[in-house]
Amino acid sequence: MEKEYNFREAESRWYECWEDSGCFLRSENPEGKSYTIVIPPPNVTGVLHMGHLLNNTLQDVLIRRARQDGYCAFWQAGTDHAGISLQVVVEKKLRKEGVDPNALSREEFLEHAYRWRDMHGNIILNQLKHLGVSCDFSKKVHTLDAAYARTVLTGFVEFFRKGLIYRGRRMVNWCPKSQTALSDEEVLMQMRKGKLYRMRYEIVEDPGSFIEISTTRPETIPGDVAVAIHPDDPRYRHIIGKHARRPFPEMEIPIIGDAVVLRDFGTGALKITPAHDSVDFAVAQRHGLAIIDVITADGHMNERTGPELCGLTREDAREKAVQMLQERGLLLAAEDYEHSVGISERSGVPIEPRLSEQWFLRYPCIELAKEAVRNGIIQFFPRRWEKTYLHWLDNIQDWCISRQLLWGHRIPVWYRRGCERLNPANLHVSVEGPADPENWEQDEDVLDTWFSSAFWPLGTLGWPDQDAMARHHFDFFYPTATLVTGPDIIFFWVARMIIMSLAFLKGDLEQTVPFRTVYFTGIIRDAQGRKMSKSLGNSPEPLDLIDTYGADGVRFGLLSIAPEGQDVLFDSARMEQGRNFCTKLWNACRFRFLQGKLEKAQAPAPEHISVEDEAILQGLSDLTEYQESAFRKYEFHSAVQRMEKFFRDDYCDWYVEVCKIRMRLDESKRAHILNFQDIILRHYLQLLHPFTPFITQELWCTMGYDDQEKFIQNVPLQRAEQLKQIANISEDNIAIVMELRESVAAIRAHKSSLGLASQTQLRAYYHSENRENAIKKHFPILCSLCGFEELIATKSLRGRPATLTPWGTFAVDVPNNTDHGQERARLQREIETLERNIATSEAKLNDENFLSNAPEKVISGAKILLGENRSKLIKTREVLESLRGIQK
RNA sequence: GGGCAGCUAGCUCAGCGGUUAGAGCAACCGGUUUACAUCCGGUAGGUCGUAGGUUCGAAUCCUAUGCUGCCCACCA
Repeated sequence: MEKEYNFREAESRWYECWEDSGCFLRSENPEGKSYTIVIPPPNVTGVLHMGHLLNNTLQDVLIRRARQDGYCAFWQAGTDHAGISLQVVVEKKLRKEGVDPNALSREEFLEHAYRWRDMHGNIILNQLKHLGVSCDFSKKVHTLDAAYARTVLTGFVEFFRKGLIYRGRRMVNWCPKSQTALSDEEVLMQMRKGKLYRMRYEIVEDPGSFIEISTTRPETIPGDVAVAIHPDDPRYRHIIGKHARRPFPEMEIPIIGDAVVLRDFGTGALKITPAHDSVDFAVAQRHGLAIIDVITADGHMNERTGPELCGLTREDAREKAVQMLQERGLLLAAEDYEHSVGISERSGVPIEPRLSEQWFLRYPCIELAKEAVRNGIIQFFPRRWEKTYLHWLDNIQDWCISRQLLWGHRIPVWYRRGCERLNPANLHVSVEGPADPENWEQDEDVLDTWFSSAFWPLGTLGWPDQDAMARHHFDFFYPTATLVTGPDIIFFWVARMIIMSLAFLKGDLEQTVPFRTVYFTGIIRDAQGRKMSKSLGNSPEPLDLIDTYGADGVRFGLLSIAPEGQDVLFDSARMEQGRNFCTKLWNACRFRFLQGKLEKAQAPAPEHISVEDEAILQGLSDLTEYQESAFRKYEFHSAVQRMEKFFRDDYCDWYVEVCKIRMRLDESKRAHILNFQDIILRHYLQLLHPFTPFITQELWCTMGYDDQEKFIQNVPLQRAEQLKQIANISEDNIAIVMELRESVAAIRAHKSSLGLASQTQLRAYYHSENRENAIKKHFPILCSLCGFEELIATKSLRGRPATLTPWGTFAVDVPNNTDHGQERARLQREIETLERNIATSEAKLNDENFLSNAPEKVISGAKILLGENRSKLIKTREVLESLRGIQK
């Protein structure tokens, strides 16, 4: 066994071996129970970032543990075609090469896009492999695969046939940069600084009198078709029905009354621009007003705006319009104003509400989708996201699913060539397309990428093709067990997957939901709590981290700082801690390894089991039980911390140290002692395996625990109850070990406060009232761990610096010139604390109210404590008193 | 405007009605008995955001309130 663990070498070696041996392939034992996870398909345009690291570590932890627990585990791999982002990437690349993407035909552009995808599409999955992810890559699905595309198109066609998908000319969120419609979810509301302009329009019927209007968008004046005021507003009521003079292009527009107008905002009068504002659009519909579109698809003013504005960008037009108002004496004020503006999530520019012809989905199964979560058929961790989810469903609007892009699933709708598209008789909707394609032309648009991802758990398992579903064992692997994702896509993805699945599968909710549990991770932030972003440059390179700390170290570190659903403040010190822990594990195993070869693992005979063995077994069993509950509650962060604490404090620093002494004392017990160490280590490696798969696999083999099964992930994990069967654990013995540990700790602290290292060899004295036997029995261990070259029982410890332990008072023989100042101060503090606590207890026990109201258990607990503290106080005073006789 | 989190040791967090509020990191003191200095032993450090209330008892429950972050929302 090497002195140092070479994680780089071991990790690449084992990953290759796992893949070659088919370790990650789903198993299909029809007798078994399934445990399925679908990977949130990373964008083919994406590069590995910290979020992927956390997300995929968690999934890997779950799936590996599921294998250990005997499930037929299946982790579906795949990638997303990434709609708009891929198109942007390819367009950029083409421009760089001097090709104008707009000059290309659809087919030419798609050819470039497919080529780009084929070259770069698997990069991110390959990067993930460095983390140790155990997905079944042989079943990899890409959202544009032919089979998956059939899933998506079938969904569309079915919805269309049910009348849930319809085409309509409606107000949509238009992104002038990427020139496509967006769903409401793709629009981010951001506070932007701007100006609120107050201006006045002359009232046509009353020349010389004006109505004052507030607006943030004077450039849309040419699109105004009315001025609206609240019908009950006494200031304006009388002018309803009259007309205002729109300044440019000059036109008389009606003054109307509508209750949407807020009387106390601005001037209480609202200009109505139906083509560029959804509220205004609704007003126009109600009042039968014309709609004047004044902004082009790419965000410029069109010819209807008049010669001064036509051709300007929205931003330039605003300035120009303000100037024009000023020139006409119509601008009254321009106040600084901060208001929220819709921003395109992808391109970062303000979206333009725009009237256009789009495809919409009227969401089905909304009530069912709510019920599934409300009734716990789908469980959210942390639970609080339920509210967010339900609130969204309560306020859900139809989904604009068409995108004016080339890259994606083309909408499976054909129009009869040369005929009126609006006439339903001229429509063909099907997955295969019309039988006489020469007479038809297909809709130009593609589907929103999220529309296709919504089918992920269905499509990856072959739905709706019966043969494919049989091949993929749909009935066995569906529903999936756990979805691990971020709460930022709860609407984009999680809710929509639920809706699609419920809409298309028949049966009980338990069978039709896409997953039984959703675990929402937090967002990884930098040490200052800022989001990680390219522009800030605060995001570490994941592959560098893996190279520095090892995949195991990174995984362990990430898990230890990722509490359930809370944001994670990234700190590379944690990765370092993870790596150090792996080193510690290596060294501890190496120590065992150097003691001699593993004998065939055997059940230990009762007479060979020491109290320390019992105690460590109890600790391991407790740890196992804790892990079981941590996995149920998705509390990996404390699970990992407990794993480390047990190993360092209980196993290495206590148990192994005791074992060393025991082996030194009695060479004949050596084999039994080592055998027990193997029992502990073997189980511990298994318990740790989901978190740090590489090093545990490596040690599994190195230590020779692979005699039955080479791959640790396939070895059934014993439960806490089974572990306890190994030895007859007595509570008394556990208590003795506890006392021994506490005594050693107290003596070491005592020595330390005398300025002595814990291993400095000294003569020591003790006085014990009722633990003589225990001390005698553990004499060598006690002496060795405390650094006593001699330990002498005595009646009086007077004149020697002493300390209290559960086993009695211990005094060390120190040189005459030892400084006891520190020790005296320590004892003094101890006495003060005890006095304070005794006073508190006494007050409590003298309180009638406490005695009559508190439960018996609490009262007796308080009495016991008081008694203990009183006797401790007496002894501590004695110890301090004994020091008074000493000079220094 | 509505909602959801968080506020506990210098930092990151645990504890969510019952003894004297814990851990890791950082700090400080001390340590090479051959598994490990990527380590070991020890020490110090907190009126639990603020103010009220309920209770024998509150970090924990209730009511206000202050910051911090996030989500939703058609005030132009």
